[in-house]
Amino acid sequence: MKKIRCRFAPSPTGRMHVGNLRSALYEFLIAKHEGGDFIFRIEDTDQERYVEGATEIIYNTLKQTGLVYDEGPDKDKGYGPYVQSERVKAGIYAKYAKELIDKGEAYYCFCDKERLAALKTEVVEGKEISIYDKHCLGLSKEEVEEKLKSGIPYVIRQNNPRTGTTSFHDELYGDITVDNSELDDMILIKSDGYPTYNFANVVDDHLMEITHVVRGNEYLSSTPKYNRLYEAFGWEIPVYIHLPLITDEEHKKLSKRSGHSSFEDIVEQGILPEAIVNFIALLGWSPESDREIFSLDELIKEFDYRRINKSPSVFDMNKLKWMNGEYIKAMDFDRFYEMALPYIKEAVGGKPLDYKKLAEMAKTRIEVFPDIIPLISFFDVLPEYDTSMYAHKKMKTTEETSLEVLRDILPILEKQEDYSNDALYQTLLAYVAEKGVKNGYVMWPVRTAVSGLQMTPAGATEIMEVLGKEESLSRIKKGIELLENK
RNA sequence: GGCUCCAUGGUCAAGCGGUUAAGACAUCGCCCUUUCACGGCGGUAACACGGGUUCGAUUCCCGUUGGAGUCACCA
Repeated sequence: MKKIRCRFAPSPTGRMHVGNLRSALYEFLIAKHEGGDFIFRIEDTDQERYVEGATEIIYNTLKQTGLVYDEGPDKDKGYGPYVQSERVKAGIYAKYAKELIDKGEAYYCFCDKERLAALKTEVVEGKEISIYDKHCLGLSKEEVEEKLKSGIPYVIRQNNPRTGTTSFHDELYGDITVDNSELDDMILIKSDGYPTYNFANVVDDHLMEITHVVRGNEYLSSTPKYNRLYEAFGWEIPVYIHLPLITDEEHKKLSKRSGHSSFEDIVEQGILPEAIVNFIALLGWSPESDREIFSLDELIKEFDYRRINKSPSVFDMNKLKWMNGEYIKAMDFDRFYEMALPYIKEAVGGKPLDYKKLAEMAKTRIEVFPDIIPLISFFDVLPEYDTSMYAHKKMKTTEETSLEVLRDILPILEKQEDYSNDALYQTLLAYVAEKGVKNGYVMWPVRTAVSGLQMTPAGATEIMEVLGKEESLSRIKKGIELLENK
């Protein structure tokens, strides 16, 4: 059997869209699952949309996600160049376009914008719809020669039949047939001499011997036109695998305004690359088991493209965050500490506290790194709080009992020298035993006083340990004061 | 609007003629707990509708409805 070759062919227009990243991931997995090759090609044929630095973003994203390519612009295995603008310079597309013209499968078109605009017949949802009328196909050889000679701008169009049907087979969607009347004479070569995606993609996929064309569902309706290109050249048609769309909460194609449409957006929200990979692998695909956490290597082992779903899936940030939390919990502490440190420092305003302890507290309680900030910033500044917080039904505390406890405990804590968690805990427990009450009856008011919060990432004594004696006592005194003056 | 695709809980998603219709996120309750979180246990919640085919349809076929994609000198 022939070795599988899949390509990822993004165009450098900005950040890496998650739909795109998922295509890359699936292409990678399909190839690697069968021991095939993953090829990286850059489709920069639109000079208008080219964004400076976008190529670097793509390289970076592939690197961060671990999608290592076997061939690419910097790894030529004999199929290069792997950048389409360089292939334009090499005259590759012009040559093949000429071949189609000679075969009568394509033709020069000299129609200008005005004539094309006049063709637009219908306006649906703000979109103008037109189908080219093959006007220039009627030009005689001499007329074409003359126009070319006089330098009139032209494009090269595919010559599609208007009758009959065209079919293609997709591994997931099965056989799809469309009327040829639906097939527009799409432009192959633009007036600037660059090929369109429609043409360059087919030519390069063939030249690079791509066996499986994996791409988003949005290409489903134009695939018949691509197939006609393969047929016109007499080239072998690749295996098609069209992927279901990823949508936003509104079930629309994921767009910038969702706030999490690109890999970079999501990383900025404090999500780990490996969690993103894991999550999008499961968007539209499921393994045989009901396992959900997978490393990239494990995905390679498990990935059977026949298990890809056909229906679109909503990108659920909620679940991604949960998954990220799982990755954080499973993470090696040192790595977590390193990644969390900037957030910890920001949270406590750079105050010299025990950052390691704070990191420990945060590790099992956050889903994304920025969660750290609201979680521990009370260590820096005691929040304003209402004394009603001292009353807790389950702890059987009221504002009165809390005041009493805090007054009792203050002198004891003032005498205490050892402010380690264990020592403090023992001290408070002794008081609990002496009073014959439940732990919470004492812990609750103390924790409230030193944190000013309903919930904290640590217990009363752990908080005091981090705060230190002076700050702890000051906060307890403040609590007593608030309760006395209410 | 034409064409194409899709249709299991709020979301991801298993199922591929006979099941008490898995599992996960979210949500709710209980337990654990020095509050919260983690963890454990449990609950609520789904086969869009109508026709066929079949002894039997979530599963196969047709239609309806709904949703999406596409209709560029963008990819």
